[in-house]
Amino acid sequence: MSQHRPAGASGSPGVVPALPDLPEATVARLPEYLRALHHLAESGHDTVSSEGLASAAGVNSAKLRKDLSHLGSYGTRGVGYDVALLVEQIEYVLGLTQRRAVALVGVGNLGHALAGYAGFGTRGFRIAALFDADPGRVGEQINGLTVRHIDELPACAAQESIAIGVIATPARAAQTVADQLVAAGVTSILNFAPCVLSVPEGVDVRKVDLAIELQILSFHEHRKASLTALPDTPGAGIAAIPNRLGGGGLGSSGTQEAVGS
Amino acid sequence: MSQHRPAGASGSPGVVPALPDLPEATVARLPEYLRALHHLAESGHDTVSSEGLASAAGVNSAKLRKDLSHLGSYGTRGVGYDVALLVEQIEYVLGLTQRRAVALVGVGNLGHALAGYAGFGTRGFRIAALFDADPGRVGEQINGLTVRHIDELPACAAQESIAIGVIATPARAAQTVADQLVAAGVTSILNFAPCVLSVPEGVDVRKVDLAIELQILSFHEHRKASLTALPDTPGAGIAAIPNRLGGGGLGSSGTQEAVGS
DNA sequence: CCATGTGAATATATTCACAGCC
DNA sequence: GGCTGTGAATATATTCACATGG
Repeated sequence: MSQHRPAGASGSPGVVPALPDLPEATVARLPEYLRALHHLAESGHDTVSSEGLASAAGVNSAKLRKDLSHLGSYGTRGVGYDVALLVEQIEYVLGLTQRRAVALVGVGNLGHALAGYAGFGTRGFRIAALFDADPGRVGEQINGLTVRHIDELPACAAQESIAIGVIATPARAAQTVADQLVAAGVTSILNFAPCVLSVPEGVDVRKVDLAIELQILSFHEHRKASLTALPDTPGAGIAAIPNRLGGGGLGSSGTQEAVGS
Repeated sequence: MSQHRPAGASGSPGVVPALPDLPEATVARLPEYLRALHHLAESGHDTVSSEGLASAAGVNSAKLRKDLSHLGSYGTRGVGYDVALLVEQIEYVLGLTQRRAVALVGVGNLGHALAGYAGFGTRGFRIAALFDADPGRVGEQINGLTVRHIDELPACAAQESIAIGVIATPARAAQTVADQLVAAGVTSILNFAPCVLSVPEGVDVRKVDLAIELQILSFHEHRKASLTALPDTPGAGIAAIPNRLGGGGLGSSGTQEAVGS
C-alpha cells in the first residue's frame, strides 16, 4: 500500500531515508491530527486549512504547520491540505499501513475492558492474543478470543508476528511479563501497571498510569484553590503570585491547551 | 533558606499558602516519585539518595534533583532525602492531603473497569458517584456504588464537593458531558474519549487516548524496522527483527528512559 | 568525604512574523 | 487575498559540572 515515499526530492543517490526523524513532540501529536482528519473526512471535507485542522486537534496553527512541515510539505499555499493525502501520509509515517498485531497480557479488571475496546480495532491494531498467568482465567472467552496461558506467548508471538505488547497486570507481575514479552520478540510495550519497567535497549516503553493523571489534575486543583484564596493580598510576605492564565499547559501526553489568542 | 512549611499544620486556618510554581514537566513527574517513595518506604528505607530514587522512578538523578529543588530543599547533603518527609512534601504540593472526590461518567466497557480500579482509592481519590445517560444502566451496582442518571450530577456534585470528573463515554457524548460537568462546578477533567473537548478558561483537561499510545509505539516500530532494513536491502517487506538491536540506538520513547544497569 | 542544590550550557519545543506561492 | 512553509526569536526542559554544606 505504500507507493508513496516521503523521500527527500532530487536524485540524491543511494539510501532512501524511509522516515524523516521527527521530534518526539511532533510524533506524539500526529495521531491526534490523524483522528481529526478522519473526522473531517467523514463530514465531507476534502481540504482543510491549518487553522481548521489545528482547532479540530486542539492545538494552534503555527504548531500544526511546523509539525506537518517535518513530514515534507503536502499542503497547497492559499488553499490548505488535502485531507485524504494527509491521512495517507500520516498513516504511512506512523506505520499504520499494516494492521499491527498486539498481545494483551492480564485480563483482570482493566484488561477485560482493553480487550473489548473497539478503538484499537478501528485505529490500526488487532488484538491477536490474550494472556494471563492465572490458570483460572485461561480458557475464558473475551470478545471472540480465548485467554491463553502466558507460557504460550513465545509460540504465539512468533506465529502472529507480534511486536507490540500491552501489560495490564498488577504491578508486582509487570516486570516478569515485560521480560517474557521481550524474550518473545516484542519491541514495544504499553504498560498500564503502576511501576517502572526495565527493558533492554531498543525496546520502547510507554506508560499509562491512571492515578498519575488524576494526581496531576489534583495539583492544578490545589494551585487554583491557592490562587483564588489570595485575591490581592498586599505584600503579605509571600512572593508575588505568577499570573499564569488558563487551563492546560503542556504535558508530554494529554494536557489540552486553552485556546487563547 | 529552606523555610520549612509544615503542611497544613500552622498558620491561621483558611489561609492557603501559595504554591511554588513548578514547571509542568516537573509536575508530571512528581506522582512517579511519590509512587517510588511509597514503595521504598514499604521496603524499609527511610532515606534515599537522588541516585536511588531516580532509578526507582526511571529518570536520571540530575533531573530528579532539579525537580525536587523546585519544591524547596528537603534533602541533606552527604546523606540523601528523608523518605517520609519527601512523601509528605510531594503529597502536599500535589494537593493530596485531602482525599478528592471524583465523578465518573459513562459506565460502559472502560467505565466499568475504571469504577473498579483500586489504584484510584489507594492514591488519593474517592470515586464518589457514577453516572450514565442510558436509563438501562441507571440503578446498576458497581463496586458498592449505584449508577445514577446524569441529570442528578449537579445536585450530587454540590453535595459531595466534586471538583474532578472522569469522562469514559463514547466520543460523540463527551462534549455534552464535559459541558454538564463544568456546569456542575467541576474544574478538572480526565477525558478517555477520543476527541478534543472545549472548556472554559480555568478548567483543566487531561486526555488519555489508548489508541494514540499504540500509534506512537507503532511509529517507533516503523522507525526501528526502517533502520534495520535499510543498509542494502531494498523493498524487503517486513522483517521480524529477531535479535536485540546493537549499539547506537536512540533509546527511549519519551515516556520511559532506558532503565537497567 | 559525599551527595545535594544550582548556575551555566546545551537541547528541545513553541511561537512569531513574513517571504513565497497559489 | 489567503494560506503554507520556515527561519529567527523566544520559552521550556534537560544535562553538565562543581561549589556548598552537612
